[in-house]
Amino acid sequence: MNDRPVRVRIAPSPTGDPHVGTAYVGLMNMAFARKNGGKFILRIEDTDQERSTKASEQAIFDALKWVGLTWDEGPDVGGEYGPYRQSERTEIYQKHVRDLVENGSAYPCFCDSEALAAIRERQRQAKQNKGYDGTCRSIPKDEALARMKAGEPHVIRLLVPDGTTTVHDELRGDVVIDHCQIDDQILLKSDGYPTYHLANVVDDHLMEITHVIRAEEWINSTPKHILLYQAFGWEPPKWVHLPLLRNHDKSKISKRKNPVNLLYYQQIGVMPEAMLNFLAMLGHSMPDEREVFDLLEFIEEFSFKRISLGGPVFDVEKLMWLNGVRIRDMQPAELAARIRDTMMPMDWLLQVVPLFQERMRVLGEFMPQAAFFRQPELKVPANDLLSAIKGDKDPKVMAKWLLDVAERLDAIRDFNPQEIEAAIRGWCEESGVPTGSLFMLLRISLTGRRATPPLFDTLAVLGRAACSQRLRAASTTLKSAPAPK
RNA sequence: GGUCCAUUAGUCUAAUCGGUUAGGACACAGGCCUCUCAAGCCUGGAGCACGGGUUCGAAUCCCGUAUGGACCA
Repeated sequence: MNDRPVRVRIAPSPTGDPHVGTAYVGLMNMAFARKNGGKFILRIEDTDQERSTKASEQAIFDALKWVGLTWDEGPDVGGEYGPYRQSERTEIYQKHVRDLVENGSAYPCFCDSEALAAIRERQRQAKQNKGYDGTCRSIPKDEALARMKAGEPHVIRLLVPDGTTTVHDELRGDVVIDHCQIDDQILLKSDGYPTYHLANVVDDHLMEITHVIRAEEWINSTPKHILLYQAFGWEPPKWVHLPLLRNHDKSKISKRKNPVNLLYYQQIGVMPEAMLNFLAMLGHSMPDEREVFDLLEFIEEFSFKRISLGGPVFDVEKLMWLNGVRIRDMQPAELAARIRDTMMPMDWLLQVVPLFQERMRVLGEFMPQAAFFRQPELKVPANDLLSAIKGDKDPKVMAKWLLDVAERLDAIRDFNPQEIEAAIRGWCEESGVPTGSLFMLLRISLTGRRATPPLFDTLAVLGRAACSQRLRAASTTLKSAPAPK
Protein backbone atom coordinates (compact mmCIF):
# COMPACT_ATOMS: atom_id res chain seq x y z
CA MET A 1 0.00 0.00 0.00
CA ASN A 2 2.98 2.23 0.40
CA ASP A 3 3.46 2.35 -3.32
CA ARG A 4 -0.04 3.65 -3.89
CA PRO A 5 -0.07 7.34 -4.80
CA VAL A 6 -0.77 9.53 -1.79
CA ARG A 7 -4.37 10.68 -1.52
CA VAL A 8 -5.61 12.68 1.46
CA ARG A 9 -8.75 14.57 2.26
CA ILE A 10 -10.61 16.87 4.53
CA ALA A 11 -14.31 16.45 5.07
CA PRO A 12 -15.91 19.52 6.61
CA SER A 13 -19.60 19.71 7.49
CA PRO A 14 -21.43 22.64 5.93
CA THR A 15 -23.27 23.43 9.15
CA GLY A 16 -21.92 26.82 10.05
CA ASP A 17 -19.25 29.38 9.41
CA PRO A 18 -15.85 28.35 8.04
CA HIS A 19 -13.63 27.39 10.95
CA VAL A 20 -9.93 28.01 11.50
CA GLY A 21 -9.56 24.37 12.52
CA THR A 22 -10.75 23.26 9.10
CA ALA A 23 -8.15 25.46 7.47
CA TYR A 24 -5.51 24.10 9.85
CA VAL A 25 -6.21 20.46 9.16
CA GLY A 26 -6.66 21.28 5.48
CA LEU A 27 -3.27 22.94 5.32
CA MET A 28 -1.52 19.96 6.89
CA ASN A 29 -3.27 17.58 4.51
CA MET A 30 -2.48 19.69 1.50
CA ALA A 31 1.16 20.13 2.48
CA PHE A 32 1.54 16.39 2.88
CA ALA A 33 -0.07 15.74 -0.48
CA ARG A 34 2.03 18.31 -2.30
CA LYS A 35 5.22 17.20 -0.60
CA ASN A 36 4.60 13.65 -1.75
CA GLY A 37 3.24 14.35 -5.19
CA GLY A 38 -0.20 13.19 -4.13
CA LYS A 39 -3.74 14.48 -4.34
CA PHE A 40 -5.68 16.58 -1.86
CA ILE A 41 -9.42 16.08 -1.86
CA LEU A 42 -12.26 18.10 -0.42
CA ARG A 43 -15.33 16.14 0.51
CA ILE A 44 -18.46 17.67 1.92
CA GLU A 45 -19.94 15.83 4.82
CA ASP A 46 -23.54 16.90 4.68
CA THR A 47 -25.29 13.84 6.06
CA ASP A 48 -26.90 15.99 8.71
CA GLN A 49 -29.78 17.15 6.58
CA GLU A 50 -31.22 19.28 9.32
CA ARG A 51 -28.24 21.52 9.77
CA SER A 52 -26.43 21.49 6.44
CA THR A 53 -26.90 24.44 4.13
CA LYS A 54 -25.69 25.36 0.68
CA ALA A 55 -24.72 28.80 1.90
CA SER A 56 -22.43 27.30 4.48
CA GLU A 57 -20.91 24.97 1.91
CA GLN A 58 -20.16 27.89 -0.36
CA ALA A 59 -18.71 29.91 2.48
CA ILE A 60 -16.37 27.04 3.30
CA PHE A 61 -15.16 26.81 -0.30
CA ASP A 62 -14.58 30.55 -0.42
CA ALA A 63 -12.83 30.78 2.91
CA LEU A 64 -10.53 27.85 2.23
CA LYS A 65 -9.62 29.29 -1.15
CA TRP A 66 -9.06 32.61 0.55
CA VAL A 67 -6.37 31.23 2.86
CA GLY A 68 -4.76 29.66 -0.15
CA LEU A 69 -5.83 26.03 -0.07
CA THR A 70 -6.41 24.37 -3.40
CA TRP A 71 -7.85 20.91 -3.83
CA ASP A 72 -7.48 18.54 -6.72
CA GLU A 73 -10.88 16.95 -6.38
CA GLY A 74 -14.06 18.16 -4.76
CA PRO A 75 -17.71 18.99 -5.31
CA ASP A 76 -16.86 22.22 -7.09
CA VAL A 77 -14.00 20.94 -9.24
CA GLY A 78 -15.12 17.37 -9.85
CA GLY A 79 -12.81 14.38 -10.11
CA GLU A 80 -12.68 10.67 -10.86
CA TYR A 81 -14.00 9.53 -7.52
CA GLY A 82 -17.18 11.56 -7.16
CA PRO A 83 -19.67 12.53 -6.16
CA TYR A 84 -17.89 14.44 -3.39
CA ARG A 85 -20.96 15.33 -1.38
CA GLN A 86 -22.06 12.63 1.01
CA SER A 87 -25.71 13.50 0.55
CA GLU A 88 -25.31 12.36 -3.06
CA ARG A 89 -23.89 9.02 -2.04
CA THR A 90 -26.63 7.60 0.16
CA GLU A 91 -27.25 4.63 -2.10
CA ILE A 92 -23.62 3.69 -1.90
CA TYR A 93 -23.78 3.59 1.88
CA GLN A 94 -27.01 1.64 1.91
CA LYS A 95 -25.59 -0.96 -0.42
CA HIS A 96 -22.47 -1.34 1.68
CA VAL A 97 -24.38 -1.57 4.90
CA ARG A 98 -26.45 -4.39 3.41
CA ASP A 99 -23.20 -6.26 2.78
CA LEU A 100 -22.30 -5.90 6.41
CA VAL A 101 -25.66 -7.16 7.63
CA GLU A 102 -25.27 -10.00 5.17
CA ASN A 103 -21.89 -11.08 6.50
CA GLY A 104 -22.93 -10.68 10.10
CA SER A 105 -20.73 -7.74 11.11
CA ALA A 106 -23.71 -5.43 11.48
CA TYR A 107 -27.29 -5.97 12.54
CA PRO A 108 -30.58 -4.14 12.54
CA CYS A 109 -31.72 -2.68 15.83
CA PHE A 110 -35.40 -2.07 16.47
CA CYS A 111 -35.10 -0.42 19.85
CA ASP A 112 -37.10 2.79 19.97
CA SER A 113 -36.20 5.74 22.12
CA GLU A 114 -38.17 4.36 25.06
CA ALA A 115 -36.35 1.07 24.93
CA LEU A 116 -33.04 2.90 24.78
CA ALA A 117 -33.97 5.05 27.73
CA ALA A 118 -34.82 1.91 29.68
CA ILE A 119 -31.44 0.42 28.88
CA ARG A 120 -29.73 3.58 30.01
CA GLU A 121 -31.74 3.62 33.23
CA ARG A 122 -30.81 0.01 33.98
CA GLN A 123 -27.16 0.79 33.38
CA ARG A 124 -27.28 3.78 35.62
CA GLN A 125 -28.61 1.67 38.46
CA ALA A 126 -26.00 -0.98 37.82
CA LYS A 127 -23.43 1.83 37.72
CA GLN A 128 -22.16 0.85 34.31
CA ASN A 129 -21.72 3.00 31.30
CA LYS A 130 -21.42 1.01 28.17
CA GLY A 131 -23.75 2.59 25.69
CA TYR A 132 -26.06 0.31 23.76
CA ASP A 133 -26.23 -3.11 25.38
CA GLY A 134 -26.65 -5.15 22.22
CA THR A 135 -30.20 -6.32 22.87
CA CYS A 136 -31.05 -6.67 19.20
CA ARG A 137 -27.98 -8.73 18.45
CA SER A 138 -29.87 -11.76 19.60
CA ILE A 139 -32.70 -11.45 17.12
CA PRO A 140 -32.34 -14.31 14.64
CA LYS A 141 -31.23 -13.13 11.25
CA ASP A 142 -34.28 -14.26 9.27
CA GLU A 143 -36.63 -12.69 11.79
CA ALA A 144 -34.65 -9.46 11.62
CA LEU A 145 -34.73 -9.42 7.87
CA ALA A 146 -38.46 -10.06 7.86
CA ARG A 147 -39.09 -7.20 10.25
CA MET A 148 -36.96 -4.90 8.13
CA LYS A 149 -38.87 -5.92 5.06
CA ALA A 150 -42.14 -5.26 6.84
CA GLY A 151 -41.01 -1.68 7.25
CA GLU A 152 -40.48 -1.65 10.99
CA PRO A 153 -38.37 1.39 11.93
CA HIS A 154 -34.80 0.45 12.67
CA VAL A 155 -31.21 1.52 12.59
CA ILE A 156 -28.22 -0.58 11.57
CA ARG A 157 -25.55 -1.10 14.18
CA LEU A 158 -21.98 -2.30 13.97
CA LEU A 159 -21.41 -5.51 15.91
CA VAL A 160 -18.38 -4.78 18.06
CA PRO A 161 -16.86 -8.01 19.38
CA ASP A 162 -15.01 -8.28 22.69
CA GLY A 163 -11.32 -7.58 22.52
CA THR A 164 -9.01 -4.70 21.73
CA THR A 165 -7.92 -2.82 18.67
CA THR A 166 -4.50 -1.32 18.16
CA VAL A 167 -4.42 1.94 16.28
CA HIS A 168 -1.05 2.63 14.78
CA ASP A 169 -0.85 6.39 14.77
CA GLU A 170 1.98 7.73 12.63
CA LEU A 171 2.79 10.37 15.21
CA ARG A 172 2.33 8.54 18.48
CA GLY A 173 2.91 4.90 17.72
CA ASP A 174 0.57 2.15 18.85
CA VAL A 175 -2.51 3.09 20.82
CA VAL A 176 -4.45 0.18 22.26
CA ILE A 177 -8.13 0.65 22.89
CA ASP A 178 -10.36 -1.86 24.59
CA HIS A 179 -13.65 -2.56 22.89
CA CYS A 180 -15.51 -2.12 26.14
CA GLN A 181 -14.98 1.59 25.45
CA ILE A 182 -16.95 1.31 22.23
CA ASP A 183 -20.58 0.52 21.90
CA ASP A 184 -22.38 -0.94 18.90
CA GLN A 185 -22.14 2.18 16.82
CA ILE A 186 -25.11 3.16 14.67
CA LEU A 187 -24.05 3.00 11.02
CA LEU A 188 -27.29 3.84 9.29
CA LYS A 189 -29.90 6.05 10.90
CA SER A 190 -33.59 5.28 10.73
CA ASP A 191 -33.98 7.91 8.02
CA GLY A 192 -31.63 5.89 5.84
CA TYR A 193 -28.75 8.34 6.15
CA PRO A 194 -25.36 7.11 7.25
CA THR A 195 -23.56 8.30 10.36
CA TYR A 196 -20.14 9.87 10.17
CA HIS A 197 -18.37 6.63 10.98
CA LEU A 198 -19.87 4.64 8.13
CA ALA A 199 -19.79 7.34 5.48
CA ASN A 200 -16.26 8.26 6.33
CA VAL A 201 -14.92 4.73 6.01
CA VAL A 202 -16.82 3.88 2.85
CA ASP A 203 -15.81 7.10 1.16
CA ASP A 204 -12.19 6.93 2.23
CA HIS A 205 -11.97 3.44 0.80
CA LEU A 206 -13.73 4.19 -2.46
CA MET A 207 -11.77 7.39 -2.90
CA GLU A 208 -8.57 5.44 -2.23
CA ILE A 209 -7.47 7.64 0.62
CA THR A 210 -4.04 6.54 1.82
CA HIS A 211 -3.59 8.71 4.92
CA VAL A 212 -6.30 9.97 7.20
CA ILE A 213 -4.90 13.17 8.67
CA ARG A 214 -7.44 14.58 11.09
CA ALA A 215 -7.81 16.10 14.53
CA GLU A 216 -6.91 14.22 17.68
CA GLU A 217 -10.48 14.17 18.90
CA TRP A 218 -11.10 11.24 16.54
CA ILE A 219 -8.44 8.98 17.92
CA ASN A 220 -10.76 7.23 20.35
CA SER A 221 -13.22 6.33 17.64
CA THR A 222 -10.60 5.07 15.22
CA PRO A 223 -11.10 1.46 16.38
CA LYS A 224 -14.65 1.66 15.07
CA HIS A 225 -13.27 2.65 11.73
CA ILE A 226 -10.67 -0.09 11.75
CA LEU A 227 -13.37 -2.59 12.65
CA LEU A 228 -15.36 -1.38 9.69
CA TYR A 229 -12.42 -1.79 7.33
CA GLN A 230 -12.03 -5.32 8.64
CA ALA A 231 -15.73 -6.05 8.26
CA PHE A 232 -15.57 -4.96 4.65
CA GLY A 233 -12.31 -6.80 4.06
CA TRP A 234 -10.54 -3.58 3.13
CA GLU A 235 -7.09 -2.36 3.97
CA PRO A 236 -7.19 0.62 6.32
CA PRO A 237 -5.31 3.84 5.57
CA LYS A 238 -2.51 5.20 7.73
CA TRP A 239 -3.71 7.23 10.71
CA VAL A 240 -2.35 10.62 11.62
CA HIS A 241 -3.97 12.50 14.48
CA LEU A 242 -3.06 16.15 14.66
CA PRO A 243 -3.06 18.03 17.96
CA LEU A 244 -6.11 20.15 18.66
CA LEU A 245 -5.97 23.93 18.44
CA ARG A 246 -6.60 25.45 21.88
CA ASN A 247 -8.04 28.52 23.53
CA HIS A 248 -5.86 30.45 25.94
CA ASP A 249 -7.05 28.25 28.79
CA LYS A 250 -5.95 25.18 26.78
CA SER A 251 -9.44 23.89 26.15
CA LYS A 252 -10.33 22.93 22.60
CA ILE A 253 -10.66 26.07 20.51
CA SER A 254 -14.20 27.42 20.53
CA LYS A 255 -16.05 30.51 19.49
CA ARG A 256 -17.01 31.15 23.05
CA LYS A 257 -13.43 32.00 23.88
CA ASN A 258 -11.79 32.89 20.61
CA PRO A 259 -12.87 34.07 17.18
CA VAL A 260 -12.77 30.85 15.15
CA ASN A 261 -14.53 32.13 12.08
CA LEU A 262 -12.17 32.57 9.15
CA LEU A 263 -14.40 35.32 7.81
CA TYR A 264 -13.70 37.35 10.91
CA TYR A 265 -9.98 37.41 10.23
CA GLN A 266 -10.63 38.22 6.62
CA GLN A 267 -12.86 41.08 7.67
CA ILE A 268 -10.38 42.74 10.03
CA GLY A 269 -7.71 42.59 7.35
CA VAL A 270 -5.58 39.63 8.25
CA MET A 271 -3.92 38.69 5.02
CA PRO A 272 -4.31 35.11 3.89
CA GLU A 273 -0.57 34.49 3.58
CA ALA A 274 -0.15 35.51 7.20
CA MET A 275 -2.98 33.26 8.32
CA LEU A 276 -1.49 30.34 6.43
CA ASN A 277 1.96 31.05 7.83
CA PHE A 278 0.53 31.24 11.31
CA LEU A 279 -1.41 27.99 11.05
CA ALA A 280 1.66 26.30 9.60
CA MET A 281 3.69 27.04 12.71
CA LEU A 282 1.15 25.65 15.12
CA GLY A 283 2.39 22.17 15.94
CA HIS A 284 4.94 22.17 13.15
CA SER A 285 8.35 23.81 12.99
CA MET A 286 10.88 24.54 10.29
CA PRO A 287 14.28 22.83 10.57
CA ASP A 288 16.12 26.15 10.68
CA GLU A 289 13.54 27.71 13.03
CA ARG A 290 12.35 30.12 10.37
CA GLU A 291 9.06 31.68 11.40
CA VAL A 292 8.20 33.81 8.43
CA PHE A 293 7.73 31.72 5.31
CA ASP A 294 5.32 31.05 2.48
CA LEU A 295 3.36 28.03 1.39
CA LEU A 296 6.01 26.65 -0.95
CA GLU A 297 8.67 26.81 1.72
CA PHE A 298 6.33 25.08 4.12
CA ILE A 299 5.55 22.28 1.70
CA GLU A 300 9.25 21.87 1.05
CA GLU A 301 9.93 21.20 4.73
CA PHE A 302 6.69 19.56 5.81
CA SER A 303 7.18 16.33 7.65
CA PHE A 304 5.30 14.30 10.23
CA LYS A 305 8.58 14.17 12.11
CA ARG A 306 8.40 17.90 12.66
CA ILE A 307 4.97 17.84 14.26
CA SER A 308 4.85 18.30 18.02
CA LEU A 309 1.93 16.90 19.94
CA GLY A 310 1.16 19.40 22.67
CA GLY A 311 -2.03 21.24 21.72
CA PRO A 312 -0.98 24.67 20.47
CA VAL A 313 -2.78 27.77 21.71
CA PHE A 314 -4.20 29.88 18.90
CA ASP A 315 -2.50 33.12 19.87
CA VAL A 316 -3.96 35.98 17.88
CA GLU A 317 -1.12 38.29 19.02
CA LYS A 318 1.41 36.30 17.07
CA LEU A 319 -0.86 36.19 14.04
CA MET A 320 -1.09 39.98 14.12
CA TRP A 321 2.68 40.29 14.37
CA LEU A 322 3.14 38.00 11.39
CA ASN A 323 0.68 40.07 9.44
CA GLY A 324 2.56 43.25 10.35
CA VAL A 325 5.83 41.77 9.13
CA ARG A 326 4.25 41.17 5.75
CA ILE A 327 2.76 44.63 5.58
CA ARG A 328 6.16 46.18 6.14
CA ASP A 329 7.62 44.06 3.37
CA MET A 330 5.18 45.26 0.74
CA GLN A 331 5.61 47.96 -1.83
CA PRO A 332 3.36 50.92 -0.99
CA ALA A 333 1.45 50.55 -4.25
CA GLU A 334 0.82 46.92 -3.51
CA LEU A 335 -0.29 47.72 0.02
CA ALA A 336 -2.57 50.48 -1.19
CA ALA A 337 -4.27 48.16 -3.64
CA ARG A 338 -4.60 45.57 -0.94
CA ILE A 339 -6.25 48.00 1.47
CA ARG A 340 -8.63 49.23 -1.17
CA ASP A 341 -9.59 45.74 -2.31
CA THR A 342 -9.96 44.10 1.06
CA MET A 343 -11.12 46.86 3.35
CA MET A 344 -13.34 48.80 0.95
CA PRO A 345 -14.45 46.49 -1.80
CA MET A 346 -17.33 47.75 -3.93
CA ASP A 347 -19.80 45.08 -2.87
CA TRP A 348 -19.22 45.97 0.76
CA LEU A 349 -19.54 49.69 0.12
CA LEU A 350 -22.82 49.07 -1.64
CA GLN A 351 -24.12 47.47 1.51
CA VAL A 352 -22.84 50.10 3.88
CA VAL A 353 -23.30 53.34 2.02
CA PRO A 354 -27.10 53.23 2.02
CA LEU A 355 -27.01 53.08 5.80
CA PHE A 356 -25.19 56.40 5.96
CA GLN A 357 -26.63 58.17 2.97
CA GLU A 358 -29.17 60.15 4.94
CA ARG A 359 -26.72 60.76 7.74
CA MET A 360 -23.99 62.71 6.01
CA ARG A 361 -23.59 66.12 4.47
CA VAL A 362 -20.16 65.77 2.94
CA LEU A 363 -18.42 62.61 1.85
CA GLY A 364 -15.73 63.10 4.45
CA GLU A 365 -18.22 62.21 7.12
CA PHE A 366 -18.50 58.70 5.83
CA MET A 367 -15.15 57.29 6.92
CA PRO A 368 -15.26 58.32 10.57
CA GLN A 369 -18.89 57.28 10.89
CA ALA A 370 -18.43 53.90 9.29
CA ALA A 371 -15.00 53.16 10.73
CA PHE A 372 -16.37 50.95 13.46
CA PHE A 373 -17.36 48.32 10.92
CA ARG A 374 -13.78 47.46 10.13
CA GLN A 375 -12.16 48.08 13.46
CA PRO A 376 -10.27 44.92 14.51
CA GLU A 377 -10.61 45.20 18.25
CA LEU A 378 -13.33 47.52 19.29
CA LYS A 379 -12.55 48.24 22.90
CA VAL A 380 -15.62 49.80 24.43
CA PRO A 381 -14.97 51.20 27.92
CA ALA A 382 -17.11 49.81 30.71
CA ASN A 383 -18.59 53.22 31.44
CA ASP A 384 -19.86 53.57 27.90
CA LEU A 385 -21.52 50.19 28.14
CA LEU A 386 -23.06 51.02 31.50
CA SER A 387 -24.37 54.31 30.16
CA ALA A 388 -26.68 52.35 27.85
CA ILE A 389 -29.09 51.81 30.69
CA LYS A 390 -30.69 54.48 32.79
CA GLY A 391 -31.27 54.03 36.47
CA ASP A 392 -30.43 50.82 38.32
CA LYS A 393 -28.04 48.54 36.54
CA ASP A 394 -25.99 45.52 37.31
CA PRO A 395 -22.97 44.94 35.06
CA LYS A 396 -23.00 41.22 35.76
CA VAL A 397 -26.57 40.92 34.57
CA MET A 398 -25.84 43.01 31.50
CA ALA A 399 -22.84 40.81 30.74
CA LYS A 400 -25.08 37.79 30.82
CA TRP A 401 -27.57 39.41 28.46
CA LEU A 402 -24.86 40.00 25.91
CA LEU A 403 -23.68 36.43 26.12
CA ASP A 404 -27.21 35.14 25.70
CA VAL A 405 -27.81 37.34 22.70
CA ALA A 406 -24.51 36.22 21.18
CA GLU A 407 -25.69 32.63 21.47
CA ARG A 408 -28.92 33.53 19.74
CA LEU A 409 -27.11 35.21 16.91
CA ASP A 410 -24.82 32.22 16.50
CA ALA A 411 -27.85 30.04 15.94
CA ILE A 412 -29.37 32.12 13.19
CA ARG A 413 -29.30 30.36 9.86
CA ASP A 414 -29.44 33.28 7.48
CA PHE A 415 -27.88 36.35 9.02
CA ASN A 416 -30.22 39.01 7.62
CA PRO A 417 -31.92 41.95 9.38
CA GLN A 418 -35.30 40.22 9.63
CA GLU A 419 -33.98 37.06 11.23
CA ILE A 420 -31.74 39.04 13.52
CA GLU A 421 -34.61 41.18 14.67
CA ALA A 422 -36.81 38.15 15.22
CA ALA A 423 -34.09 36.42 17.21
CA ILE A 424 -33.36 39.40 19.43
CA ARG A 425 -36.97 40.35 20.05
CA GLY A 426 -37.69 36.70 20.72
CA TRP A 427 -34.98 36.63 23.32
CA CYS A 428 -36.30 39.79 24.98
CA GLU A 429 -39.73 38.30 25.19
CA GLU A 430 -38.57 35.03 26.71
CA SER A 431 -36.22 36.60 29.18
CA GLY A 432 -38.43 39.55 30.05
CA VAL A 433 -35.72 42.08 29.31
CA PRO A 434 -37.28 45.24 27.88
CA THR A 435 -36.16 45.99 24.35
CA GLY A 436 -35.51 49.57 25.33
CA SER A 437 -32.86 48.46 27.80
CA LEU A 438 -31.23 45.98 25.51
CA PHE A 439 -31.06 47.78 22.20
CA MET A 440 -28.84 50.67 23.24
CA LEU A 441 -26.59 48.24 25.06
CA LEU A 442 -26.24 46.17 21.91
CA ARG A 443 -25.61 49.25 19.82
CA ILE A 444 -22.83 50.49 22.05
CA SER A 445 -21.30 47.03 22.46
CA LEU A 446 -21.17 46.47 18.73
CA THR A 447 -20.27 49.91 17.45
CA GLY A 448 -18.88 51.85 20.36
CA ARG A 449 -21.31 54.66 19.51
CA ARG A 450 -24.72 55.86 20.56
CA ALA A 451 -25.60 57.16 17.11
CA THR A 452 -25.61 54.57 14.36
CA PRO A 453 -27.76 53.37 11.50
CA PRO A 454 -30.67 51.10 12.41
CA LEU A 455 -29.53 48.36 14.74
CA PHE A 456 -30.53 45.27 12.82
CA ASP A 457 -29.23 46.53 9.50
CA THR A 458 -25.99 47.36 11.21
CA LEU A 459 -25.68 43.89 12.70
CA ALA A 460 -26.39 42.26 9.37
CA VAL A 461 -23.66 44.23 7.63
CA LEU A 462 -21.24 43.72 10.49
CA GLY A 463 -21.69 40.00 10.09
CA ARG A 464 -22.10 37.19 12.50
CA ALA A 465 -18.41 36.75 13.24
CA ALA A 466 -17.79 40.32 14.29
CA CYS A 467 -21.05 40.49 16.25
CA SER A 468 -20.17 37.36 18.12
CA GLN A 469 -16.68 38.58 18.91
CA ARG A 470 -17.74 42.05 20.00
CA LEU A 471 -20.62 40.95 22.17
CA ARG A 472 -18.39 38.50 23.99
CA ALA A 473 -15.70 41.16 24.39
CA ALA A 474 -18.21 43.65 25.78
CA SER A 475 -19.56 40.99 28.07
CA THR A 476 -16.09 40.36 29.44
CA THR A 477 -15.58 44.08 30.00
CA LEU A 478 -18.81 44.30 31.95
CA LYS A 479 -18.09 41.24 34.00
CA SER A 480 -15.02 42.83 35.50
CA ALA A 481 -16.63 46.25 35.86
CA PRO A 482 -17.38 47.53 39.34
CA ALA A 483 -21.06 47.88 40.12
CA PRO A 484 -22.05 51.54 39.88
CA LYS A 485 -23.92 53.10 42.74
C1' G B 1 -16.72 8.48 36.42
C1' G B 2 -14.08 5.17 32.48
C1' U B 3 -10.49 5.15 28.45
C1' C B 4 -6.94 7.44 25.53
C1' C B 5 -3.46 11.38 24.46
C1' A B 6 -0.20 15.09 25.95
C1' U B 7 3.46 17.99 29.24
C1' U B 8 10.47 22.81 27.45
C1' A B 9 9.23 30.46 30.12
C1' G B 10 2.45 33.82 29.75
C1' U B 11 2.33 31.88 24.27
C1' C B 12 4.51 29.27 19.57
C1' U B 13 8.63 26.30 19.44
C1' A B 14 14.43 24.30 18.76
C1' A B 15 17.74 21.04 20.88
C1' U B 16 20.08 14.68 14.61
C1' C B 17 22.65 8.43 18.39
C1' G B 18 21.49 10.63 25.99
C1' G B 19 27.14 15.04 26.77
C1' U B 20 24.34 22.67 24.90
C1' U B 21 26.04 28.21 30.02
C1' A B 22 18.68 24.71 27.35
C1' G B 23 18.53 28.25 21.43
C1' G B 24 14.94 31.32 18.54
C1' A B 25 10.17 34.02 18.08
C1' C B 26 5.62 36.56 20.08
C1' A B 27 4.23 39.15 24.38
C1' C B 28 6.30 41.94 28.58
C1' A B 29 10.12 45.54 30.90
C1' G B 30 14.25 48.97 30.24
C1' G B 31 17.40 51.64 26.82
C1' C B 32 19.03 53.71 21.96
C1' C B 33 17.02 56.15 17.65
C1' U B 34 13.37 60.01 17.03
C1' C B 35 9.00 66.09 16.59
C1' U B 36 5.11 61.87 18.38
C1' C B 37 3.70 56.89 17.60
C1' A B 38 5.09 52.72 15.24
C1' A B 39 9.14 50.19 12.99
C1' G B 40 14.31 49.07 13.79
C1' C B 41 18.51 48.08 17.07
C1' C B 42 20.45 46.76 22.08
C1' U B 43 19.55 44.81 26.97
C1' G B 44 16.62 42.22 30.65
C1' G B 45 13.23 39.08 33.45
C1' A B 46 11.02 34.38 32.56
C1' G B 47 11.27 27.45 31.10
C1' C B 48 12.91 21.35 30.82
C1' A B 49 5.59 19.65 35.86
C1' C B 50 7.26 16.46 40.19
C1' G B 51 9.48 11.90 42.25
C1' G B 52 12.06 7.58 41.44
C1' G B 53 15.12 4.62 38.51
C1' U B 54 18.75 3.16 34.03
C1' U B 55 23.62 5.57 32.93
C1' C B 56 30.14 7.99 33.91
C1' G B 57 26.33 11.49 32.22
C1' A B 58 18.98 12.46 31.20
C1' A B 59 14.97 17.96 28.79
C1' U B 60 16.05 13.48 25.94
C1' C B 61 15.17 6.30 27.88
C1' C B 62 11.84 3.46 31.69
C1' C B 63 8.22 3.54 35.87
C1' G B 64 5.07 6.17 39.00
C1' U B 65 2.53 10.86 40.52
C1' A B 66 0.50 15.48 39.22
C1' U B 67 -1.65 18.71 35.78
C1' G B 68 -4.07 19.75 31.13
C1' G B 69 -6.98 18.00 27.11
C1' A B 70 -10.07 14.83 24.11
C1' C B 71 -13.52 11.00 23.62
C1' C B 72 -17.40 7.94 25.76
C1' A B 73 -21.26 7.93 29.54
